[in-house]
Amino acid sequence: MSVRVLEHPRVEEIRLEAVLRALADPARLEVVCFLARTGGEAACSEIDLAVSKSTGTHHYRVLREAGVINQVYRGTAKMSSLRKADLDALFPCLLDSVISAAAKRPRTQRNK
Amino acid sequence: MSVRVLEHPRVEEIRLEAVLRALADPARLEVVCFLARTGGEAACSEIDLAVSKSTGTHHYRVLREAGVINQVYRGTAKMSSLRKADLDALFPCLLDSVISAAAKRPRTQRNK
DNA sequence: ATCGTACTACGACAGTCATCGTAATACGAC
DNA sequence: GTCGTATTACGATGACTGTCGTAGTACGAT
Repeated sequence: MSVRVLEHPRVEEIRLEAVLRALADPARLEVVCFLARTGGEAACSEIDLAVSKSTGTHHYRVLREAGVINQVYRGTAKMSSLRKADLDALFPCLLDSVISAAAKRPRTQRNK
Repeated sequence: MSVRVLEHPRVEEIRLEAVLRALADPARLEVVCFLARTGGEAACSEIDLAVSKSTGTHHYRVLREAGVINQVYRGTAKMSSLRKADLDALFPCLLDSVISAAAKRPRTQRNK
């Protein structure tokens, strides 16, 4: 591998089903909530998921390919951030409602 | 089969991931939009999905088990309706944003 | 150039999912 | 009871998903 450019869907390519599907997983929801909380970028390694590294990579890719997050390489780190503006434009209120619902629910519901 | 009672999750058993997952399918989204549009109940046969009957049954069950719709038998018909109040209470604004997003997007995006 | 950290690619695996056809059940009308 | 409509149960199938370990690449620091 030598390509250090990550493919992202253009705004008009983002599909509602794909976004919902991407959000319908505890690990991915955790990533989204983390990014929403901190507001900016985060390296994959900052967010510790309850899964292996390779599984983590998989989840980040699903989020990116659905158009939920943006990812760029910065040195050895891969920084992720929410595509909040894009999502809000396409699906007003969706992201906020999912995030606040996820944040509010009891910890007992946080795992699959 | 002689049981004519359908199991539904109680409000407190409804889980965000399950709801998102249930909504992340074109056929099921179509059912939800139809029910939202008409406001009340509808028989399975009123909503024609682009899938076979048995697949339709499967999708209705997924929606019901996720807590998105309510189903009751009325004669030979099985009437479905949105659990809008329950969902709004749990995840404010979520359902509305999904429905309006689904309704607004171009027809070219309506199929998987 | 070597090392360590961060991340990925690949292949494997078990589990779930969407799909269907066929056969069967439930109920109302006759 | 018989018929027709509405829906389901069952089993099969192919595709996708989440999971992982191993081996590898990319990059910054030394």
